[in-house]
Amino acid sequence: MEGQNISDVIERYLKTILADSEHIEIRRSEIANLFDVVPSQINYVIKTRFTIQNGYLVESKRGGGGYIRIEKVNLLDDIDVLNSLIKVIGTSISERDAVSIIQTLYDENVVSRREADLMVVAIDKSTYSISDRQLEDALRANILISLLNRLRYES
Amino acid sequence: MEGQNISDVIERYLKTILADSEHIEIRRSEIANLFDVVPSQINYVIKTRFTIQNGYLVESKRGGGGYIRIEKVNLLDDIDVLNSLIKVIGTSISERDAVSIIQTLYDENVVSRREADLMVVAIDKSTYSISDRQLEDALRANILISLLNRLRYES
DNA sequence: CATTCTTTGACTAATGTTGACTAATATTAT
DNA sequence: ATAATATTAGTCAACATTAGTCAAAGAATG
Repeated sequence: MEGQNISDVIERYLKTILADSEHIEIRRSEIANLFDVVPSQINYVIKTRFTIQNGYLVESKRGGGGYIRIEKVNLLDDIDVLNSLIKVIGTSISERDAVSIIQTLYDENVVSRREADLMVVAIDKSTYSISDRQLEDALRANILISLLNRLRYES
Repeated sequence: MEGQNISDVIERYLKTILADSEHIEIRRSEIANLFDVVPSQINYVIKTRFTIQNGYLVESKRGGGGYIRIEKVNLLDDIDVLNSLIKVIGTSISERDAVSIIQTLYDENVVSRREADLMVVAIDKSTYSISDRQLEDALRANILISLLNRLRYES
């Protein structure tokens, strides 16, 4: 049985609301109060249960009038392709390999020509101006994976 | 709902007016009174929400008959839009300002929604996993400038 | 019993609000 | 003209109000 811990309860609460509305906007402390937990527990729930892999997009703002917004997004069909490419990338990738991955995306009609061009720029060695090759490849992997993750869903 | 703080409310108020007129001329104290805030809050709103990155030009005059004038500039009328944006970016840019620039490009139909989304990902703080703020902002400037330069060429 | 998941709270970071002080410009008095 | 005064806006730092991070402690699981 799921739901024996408070994180599961909070998860269900939020997902119930999201079943009706496209998105939900909460005040962290309010939810924390509602379930009598510390505020950072809300972060834990979001981090473990509202990931992009699950089809949720989260954004937030601090300061007065701050909020956490959770949106249910429409996952696309190319997820398998993206997953396998992300696995290939790992934590480090050369510019050459990165370009060929982007080429694959273009060949598979996942991205347009122009989108592919922009992605190539974003992983280009010369734009980083980093001399350390390992750092460069690690950074490129981070950026490329983030880009691929963005392609999982629309709007 | 987004915009629970008074700064957002004032921002919306001013932008609503700017939707009709090319520019708006306000008396700082009047707006401050209207929303029951201290006058310097108006400066805060302008400084954070009506930057050139957002496509707004602000000028003011002190003394009797003083005013603050906000103008919506059409960056695309200028053939050197990209140049001026690149100049604004310089060697370092915050995530907030970078997002503003990309938003402007989208508003002005320079990039599609999807392209803008990908660009935002490419300048997102969380994709870099760098703890050094200065390095982060410098890297972001490099990447954003490269992306803008790529937009010069059509494909 | 080892491992993973959950809970907690101290500390950090981002954003917004306020007011005292400063600076610029215009108006009035001399 | 010049000086004094009034009338605007600008700056900056303190304080307020949110959310994020991280690691340690506790609980559950297999």
